[in-house]
Amino acid sequence: MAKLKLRGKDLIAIGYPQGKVISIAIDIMLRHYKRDRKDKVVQRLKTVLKTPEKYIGDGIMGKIAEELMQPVKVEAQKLNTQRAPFTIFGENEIQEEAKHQLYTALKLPVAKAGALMPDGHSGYGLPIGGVLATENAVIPYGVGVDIGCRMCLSIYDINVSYLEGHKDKYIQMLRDHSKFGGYEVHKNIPMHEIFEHKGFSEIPTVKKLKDKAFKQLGSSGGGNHFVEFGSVEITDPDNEFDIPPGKYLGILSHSGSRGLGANIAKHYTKLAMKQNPLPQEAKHLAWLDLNTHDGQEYWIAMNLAGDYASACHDDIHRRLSKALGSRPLTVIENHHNFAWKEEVEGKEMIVHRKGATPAGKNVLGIIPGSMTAPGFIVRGKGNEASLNSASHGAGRRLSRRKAKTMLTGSEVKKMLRDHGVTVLGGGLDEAPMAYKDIHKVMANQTELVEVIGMFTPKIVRMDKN
DNA sequence: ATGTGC
Repeated sequence: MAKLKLRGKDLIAIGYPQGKVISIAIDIMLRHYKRDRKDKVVQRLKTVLKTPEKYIGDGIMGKIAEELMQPVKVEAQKLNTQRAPFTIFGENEIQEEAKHQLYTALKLPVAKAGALMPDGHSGYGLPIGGVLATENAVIPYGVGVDIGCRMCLSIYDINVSYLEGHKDKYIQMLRDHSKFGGYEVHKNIPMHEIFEHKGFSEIPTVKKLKDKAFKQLGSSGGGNHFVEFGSVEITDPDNEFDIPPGKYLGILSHSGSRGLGANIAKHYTKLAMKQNPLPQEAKHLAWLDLNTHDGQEYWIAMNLAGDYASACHDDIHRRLSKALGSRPLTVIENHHNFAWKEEVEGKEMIVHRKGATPAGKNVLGIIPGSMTAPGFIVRGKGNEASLNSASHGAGRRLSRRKAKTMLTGSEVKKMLRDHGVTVLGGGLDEAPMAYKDIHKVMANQTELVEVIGMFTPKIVRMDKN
């Protein structure tokens, strides 16, 4: 009988990865099966390749299996030495660390342009307030962990004095219709078109999260998420809502895609870091090529998480509207942790905004201040240097840890009392003093947005510390 | 941000 002739190209032909596993496999097969028919040997190798985990510990095939299960070593990509063009707004108010995080991102081979908003501060990967345009690549941590996190404001034709006069009633409404960090807001599985989204049926990773998404619909998260009643003042007589200037009752909410988005972010950033390793300082900025299967999948999953975040706000506002017995005059909503396909300098790019509000020409948005400072309803000016963006809030002045050690409960209580604000839940890390002066931040972005109105919080509900 | 930990 003829001796087995097994070559590297035979293994590559059935899908073996280039590398030392090929010589190891040939060596083992020749040693143990040199009198067998080639097609039978190849079939054995195929089976091991398909399910190597079943052959771990096998006397003959174990070593091949082990080698197949070793992570493939991919050479780390180099960063460019030159930074892509960028603009920083309100530079004097931004800590160096956040700027350096942007500089690192601007050296990615896929980076084409960037910007940093005046509320910028350091984050994980791209800084908070960071905007980055890339070509045909999406960076999961350029979007952030809380995919699709957003603001939503409903404006009601209800006199704000009514809120002052019936405070307990409004407090109870927030207690009944907002849920923080929680599960099962609804007794039965909620009906919402979001659950028809193809991502839930087509992407295995997302499919596994559907039950969690059901249970968390209409809930808010922790940290800086909130649902609040407040006073809206419309100042622009030419506003697009046809609302006469004046004061109105408003409900403002801030939250994102809960466990669904967090798990999507975690899964795809892990994939990106494995497939596209980067030098240490940039490793969290690993991207997925949009022409790959995983890149396409992330794009669908990210959009689903964004729609889910929107559905959560919709659910909260709908229940509160019902409790109020009123319909909103208008609803304004914008997300600030996302990636969009947008035209930059005449070319389609992937624009990541991580804690930055879209501010294209005439695009509406909400920029909150703090519990004791107003937030602003804004209209974008379409500033190109900002990549059509603006800040997403006042930005942190104190890190969570610093706020907890430097601030005291009594001074925070006093400040809230002085401003006539009631807060349910929350901790020192969300105290007004932990945030920058929103007026200064707004002054640093007059080229980016114009103000249509303001929102002043009156009753705020947050997660229990 | 996260039923919160490589």
